[in-house]
Amino acid sequence: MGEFLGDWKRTALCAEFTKEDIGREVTLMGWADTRRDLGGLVFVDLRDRSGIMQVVFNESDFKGDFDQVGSIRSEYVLAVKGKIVERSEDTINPKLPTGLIEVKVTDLKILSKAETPPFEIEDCSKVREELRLKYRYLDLRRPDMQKNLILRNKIANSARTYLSENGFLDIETPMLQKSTPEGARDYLVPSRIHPGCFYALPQSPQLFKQILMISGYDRYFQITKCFRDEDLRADRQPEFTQIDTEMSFVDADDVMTMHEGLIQKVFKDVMNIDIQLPLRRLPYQEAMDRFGSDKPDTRFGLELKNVSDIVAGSEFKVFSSVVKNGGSVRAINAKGCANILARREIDALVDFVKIYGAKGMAWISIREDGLNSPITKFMTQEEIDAIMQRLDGQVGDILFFVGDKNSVVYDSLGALRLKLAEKLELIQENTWDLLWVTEFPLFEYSEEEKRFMAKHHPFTSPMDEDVDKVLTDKEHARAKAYDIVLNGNEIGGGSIRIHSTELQEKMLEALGFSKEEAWNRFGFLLEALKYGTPPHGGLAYGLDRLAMLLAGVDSIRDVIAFPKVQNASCLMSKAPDVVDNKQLRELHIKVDED
RNA sequence: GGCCUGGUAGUUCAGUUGGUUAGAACGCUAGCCUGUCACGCUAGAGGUCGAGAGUUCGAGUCUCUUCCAGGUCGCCA
Repeated sequence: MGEFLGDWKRTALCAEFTKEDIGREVTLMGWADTRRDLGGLVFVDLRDRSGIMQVVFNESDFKGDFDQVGSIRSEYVLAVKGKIVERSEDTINPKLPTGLIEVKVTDLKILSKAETPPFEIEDCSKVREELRLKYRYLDLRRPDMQKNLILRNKIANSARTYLSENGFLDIETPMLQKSTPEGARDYLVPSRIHPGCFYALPQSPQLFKQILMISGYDRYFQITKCFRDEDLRADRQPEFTQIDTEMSFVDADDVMTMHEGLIQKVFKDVMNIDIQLPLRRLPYQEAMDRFGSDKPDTRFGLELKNVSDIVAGSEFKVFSSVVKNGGSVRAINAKGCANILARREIDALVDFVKIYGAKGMAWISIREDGLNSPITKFMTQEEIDAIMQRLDGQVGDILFFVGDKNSVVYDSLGALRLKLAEKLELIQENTWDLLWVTEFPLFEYSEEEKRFMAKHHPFTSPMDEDVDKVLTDKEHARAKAYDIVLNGNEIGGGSIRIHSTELQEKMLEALGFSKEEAWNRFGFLLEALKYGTPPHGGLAYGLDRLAMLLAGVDSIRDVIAFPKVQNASCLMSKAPDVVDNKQLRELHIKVDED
């Protein structure tokens, strides 16, 4: 059993001491990191979240039983009393911020012993994630994880300060909500009191924050958990945190301007980086046409070019037929790649775009001795010349073409563009490419549902000039929706909301809800809208993604203390798990064993 | 649900064409060591090769099934 603290009080965190403290009698507490046992002289690196302090046990100075010092092992929790001393010149450790000093220990308490940990507690661990997550409490002791969570806290604090200073009120909204049919799958919570009824955990505080606007709270924010029961990714967890905001009496520009200030402050506070404002604004259609993505990484070129008009009448039927059927043929010029990419690698890229639904990918390699291509034999010289001109084809380039319906062309070439940039190392590290993507489509056609769905959500306002298209021209109706993009990642998104019952009803009608269904599902909002609703809109950031990017890590799991693994379970606590039959009976639930 | 990658000592990995007793580094244990900081030296322990089945005289290695983890497509208003 470990010793008790008694009247010992910690003076400060391990790495908070400096040369100024030389000569002070101090008490330190922390975990035994590495120890170097020279017999009558034992060095221990004492670690806590501030860093490391070397403490020295010298048999001649130590007051207690020196065998106790010899028994110290990794991750024992120690309390030491001693004096801060200056290290002699030849024993300074330049690698440690505290390397100029050390603690000459006179008294020791072993507050807690520890099993040998299943992996070493060290920076830049290469231990497989499965094990790290099972022993998350040990993984979280590692300096890089502590750094990540501290950085995350800084972001949240910075945002909270900014929003408070700008008059936003932090107001909580319910975790137990009504399930909504649109959007992601809900996590459901059974009601004990209402047999057969379920709450849903919020996918976002959307409706409640809109109602707060109706109630006159004008500016609202909340840093809160949201839940979506969908498959996981490196940047997607079933529960994640949003910095959620909403403002009244604003249009899209006002919201974006407010948030440019926020993002500028966060970058300054957290990274000490100055962001130049205003940020670029790229209409959705332009983003898709140039980059094949609604979250473009614009740190490099490789832009898409539309060659549909050139190949519309081509003998190459693959191309001419997609154009005839309303699709397009677009291309990327991989500058200077003719000699870099072997045929085998080109074939691999052709396979790569098939992941995104492309049935194939044509290419033209421009060499000194002419064109090498599987398709030029089907094309006229005029067509080839026009393509060369459109794509600025020079000797040494390879042109990649995808012809299909637009969504496939954008997805596959957008992905190819990123793949090429990675392969060619075109992306400069430590650059921060921030921009807005605006004028999103209001609707998106769902092949699965055979109907138009809301691209953002059903409460998003159409652009003023597109209000008439809500029922008549869904494909071309644009929304007052905007995403903020950082280095090719969507870090936030928002919109101006519909603030009239009539337009909201029209919108729900456009989405295929009967009036009855609409009122059944969203009646409380439709009703509330009638009682004096200010124009309002907002934006929500994905705090996890933002933290991931600023921390420079590849997965949001590295900025979340207790994340879930790919099958949505927690390896440490073993959630989810079966429950007692008694609990199920109380909830009126029978489990189908199949 | 589909595709791809991985699973060998506590950890990270190597393991050739299927062939003797499955190796290394770090960690761990014991001993020695008063200026280490990747301490050093000496000795030692430690393996259901993810699991199951199959092929074979013989399987870590080949085949099938399955479990786990990761990436990704679908999905994620």
